[in-house]
Amino acid sequence: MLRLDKRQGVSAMGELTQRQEQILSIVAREYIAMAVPVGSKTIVRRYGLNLSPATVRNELAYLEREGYLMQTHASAGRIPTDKGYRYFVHRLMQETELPPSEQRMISHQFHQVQLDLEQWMKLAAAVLAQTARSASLVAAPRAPQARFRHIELISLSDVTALLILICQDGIIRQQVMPLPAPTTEDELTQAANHLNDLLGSSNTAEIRSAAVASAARAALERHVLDRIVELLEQLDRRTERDIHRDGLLQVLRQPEFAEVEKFRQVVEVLEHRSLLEAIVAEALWANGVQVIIAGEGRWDDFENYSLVLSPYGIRGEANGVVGVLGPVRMPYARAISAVRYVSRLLSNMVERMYGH
Amino acid sequence: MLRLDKRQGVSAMGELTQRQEQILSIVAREYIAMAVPVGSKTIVRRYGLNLSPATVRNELAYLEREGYLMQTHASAGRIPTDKGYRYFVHRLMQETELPPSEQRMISHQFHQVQLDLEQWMKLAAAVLAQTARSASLVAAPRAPQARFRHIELISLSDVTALLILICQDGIIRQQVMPLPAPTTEDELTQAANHLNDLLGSSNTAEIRSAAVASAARAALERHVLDRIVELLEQLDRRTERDIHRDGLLQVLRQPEFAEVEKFRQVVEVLEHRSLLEAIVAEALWANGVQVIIAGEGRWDDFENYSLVLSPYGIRGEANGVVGVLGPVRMPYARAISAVRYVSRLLSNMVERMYGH
DNA sequence: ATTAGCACTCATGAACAGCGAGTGCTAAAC
DNA sequence: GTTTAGCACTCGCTGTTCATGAGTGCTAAT
Repeated sequence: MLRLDKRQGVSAMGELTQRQEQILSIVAREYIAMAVPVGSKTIVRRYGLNLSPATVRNELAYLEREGYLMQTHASAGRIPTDKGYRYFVHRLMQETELPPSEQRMISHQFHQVQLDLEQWMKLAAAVLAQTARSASLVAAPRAPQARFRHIELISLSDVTALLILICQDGIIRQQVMPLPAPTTEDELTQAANHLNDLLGSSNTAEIRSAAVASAARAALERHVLDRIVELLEQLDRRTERDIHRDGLLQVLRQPEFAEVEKFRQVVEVLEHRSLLEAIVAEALWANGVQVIIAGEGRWDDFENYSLVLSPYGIRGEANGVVGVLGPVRMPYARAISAVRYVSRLLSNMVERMYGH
Repeated sequence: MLRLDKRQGVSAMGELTQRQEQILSIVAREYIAMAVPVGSKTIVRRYGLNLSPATVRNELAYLEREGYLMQTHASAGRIPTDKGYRYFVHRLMQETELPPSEQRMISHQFHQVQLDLEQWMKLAAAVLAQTARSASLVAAPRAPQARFRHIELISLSDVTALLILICQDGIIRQQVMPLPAPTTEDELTQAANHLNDLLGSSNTAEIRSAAVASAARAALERHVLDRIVELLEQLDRRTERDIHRDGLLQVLRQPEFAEVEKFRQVVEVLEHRSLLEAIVAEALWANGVQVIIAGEGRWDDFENYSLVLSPYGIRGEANGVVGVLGPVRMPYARAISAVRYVSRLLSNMVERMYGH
């Protein structure tokens, strides 16, 4: 459908008049808040426009022809289309920071918790769910390639030990390891010390290089080394990362999920690890907060949902993603500011942990 | 209501005749499988009883008077009451082991995964959800009191270090720690070694005892020691344990959750940490598999659900709980055998990890 | 003690009517 | 040319009625 005329108040090619923008904005905000299609009367009454409902109706009809609004049925009010939401979010909505009081509250909660990555992630998920009133997800920070930092060998019996591998990015793996021969605690400690000195902060390839391998003296050390390589490779291979989720109940409260079928879909999406991982992988490379409305045409599975995502951490060294997922009718302003704030907090945390 | 007469076939005081037991058992099994109230005709047709529907109706009426069955409405078939389920589960249902083929499959999955606690728990939750077709929960094994096993100090900068505390029961805590003064990596290693020697496998009280504290030589060591005590106390204080959940979708598939409201309740229960912790705390002391049907009158929040729980691990040293949660109309036979089998697997794992 | 027969109950689903919110269009007013 | 009052129209929602059928309890016969 073509634009029919050049009318006054149009700010640029292919756009809407100021009044149309105002009305679109009202419809979006009202519908986001109330979840009920909004009609011409509501618009003039509740927002004190100096216009008659009839005029508003004409504008609504225009916005509908242009694809910004739609009706659920012929005699209902209007609701935004995906295109309408996008116009609203990207051009009409003024981005705000979280109110200072809320910022203080959140920051306070984070400072009360010990500097433990797991706990921060859980807290971040909880805070986001609460603040944005949506489901939240927090993907753990991870280096693109695993790097050795430290191992620890603890004797369990004379033929088994607990191997603890700590990677540069803070990932810890613990594993019970059978030993090739009876071994004392001292021997274990010695082997661990030697390997720690030897391996510095190498990645898989470096460790595997013949030079390093040959320097491992005893059978025990070679055995442990094999195990380390195995673990690191496993870490490199896996595309998944730990993703913490929260706020399922928040989503369930939204009226769009009044039918079980709809709700089952959300649970399915949130439990579908590889799907989340794919979207996280993409969000990792964004600059700042990214809003994906109704899947943006590329993510079929998110057709009925919107995502607000932001990377955090140190790019290339240890970065992760935080975000929220909700229905397309989502409180974007709130969600965006919450996600931005929390991602900043987590970045600080990661920097303090690996920084300099 | 009183028992009216002594009839033939009663096996003991206050019980049902064999035929009544048979009918109760049929109703329970049929309703569990089909989720539809079962009537007299179905009973004789589908189970080939040598009786007329009218006779069965008399027995059904008797079972209803005695509180084992109920009707959803006057012209519907019967469904078991909570009392009926309890009688069925405890006295009529023969307990079976999981079929060997399924056992092999599960065991195989567990052996494919590295001996990592986290991963075993996740897998256990997934397997239970799958096998019992319910929601599952797996509470991490934990010692009743935290015991020091090992610390590790890794230099991050000259004034911050990463403190890694490993407890006797395998819990690992990592934490960024500011240092009182600039410190070299060697000094950190030395302090860690000394503390490791010093602390053996003491609990909080022992570490705190003046004798030990005074033996900490440098300011650095005292500083670290304070931090360790703090962490251990935190571990002792907390009543919660990590609880892995899975199988939300399985539950959602059950017809009892066709209304969102019902479903919202399940999510609420499953997200209500302290509630789960309370029930886990109790299940910890049970012997073998425990079945809680409709909350057993003591757990109001589980009025509409049944739980099948079993402790695992080594009592008093490191024990946890596995189980499933589903509607009262739950495939108990399947659930019980699955929970029993998985708890045995996890016990093996824990024993191998801390055993001897 | 069992069963055939029958009247009775009640959930379910379809068909239908009335209502009300909201629209589009036309013609008049600014 | 833009705005607005007026009005006919649409359609989802709610409540009512009615027929259907599964399943029961009771009584009288076996």
